[in-house]
Amino acid sequence: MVVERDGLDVKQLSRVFKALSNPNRLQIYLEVLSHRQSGIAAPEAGCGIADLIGKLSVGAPTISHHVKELVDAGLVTVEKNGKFVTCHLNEEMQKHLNLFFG
Amino acid sequence: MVVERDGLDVKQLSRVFKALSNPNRLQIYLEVLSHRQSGIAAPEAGCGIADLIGKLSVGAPTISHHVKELVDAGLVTVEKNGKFVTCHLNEEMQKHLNLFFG
DNA sequence: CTTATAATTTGATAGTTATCGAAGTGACTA
DNA sequence: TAGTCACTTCGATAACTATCAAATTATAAG
Repeated sequence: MVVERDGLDVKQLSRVFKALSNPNRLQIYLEVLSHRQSGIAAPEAGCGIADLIGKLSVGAPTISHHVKELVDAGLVTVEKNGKFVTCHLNEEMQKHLNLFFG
Repeated sequence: MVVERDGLDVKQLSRVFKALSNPNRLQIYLEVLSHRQSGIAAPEAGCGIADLIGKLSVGAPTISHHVKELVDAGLVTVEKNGKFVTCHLNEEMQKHLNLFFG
């Protein structure tokens, strides 16, 4: 029975997919993905929480909750700058997923 | 705002990920994936329900339920042969996912 | 026709999740 | 220091999900 693939076990992998299974959360992930920049992760390269609150039609607490889930799943990371929080893609996880599909 | 990617809209895509978000269901998908065969879909190329029941530690009704979810999400197809049911990968969806990641 | 086998459907239940409003925290600003 | 801003945590709730046992369907075999 298959229990591991491309450096991720089934449990971890299902957690990643669960994180992407909610439309609003997937949307957040896609926004973060679209802010991705090659090279080093410059502060302005990320996706701000305020942007997300503006773009999705759910309240701030829900956005906060969803971002946490994406972080817990290993898909994104957050960077705090004073009052502000910026989301970045976790490139390591991205590599795993590229291997899994493709 | 991103609402579509690689031929799948966010709603469809989230349905795919939801289907893969349960460890047992992901396991089923991986089994079907491992039975994939290049060329035409020969009957013996698929993954039988009985195999799945043997490999996972959940009952037949649950397997049946999970397979249905995978079919509804467009990830696999089923082929009936008398009493038996065989699962195949939906290559069309696979192509979409290859584009999405990768 | 009767029995056995493969899989599905039904009905129930315990557990999980998405979302909200309200309250809380930490950081900048007047 | 008082107030505001950006975000998070808490507590509640309605909706959904995974799983099971029992009943059902459909096919095959004797």
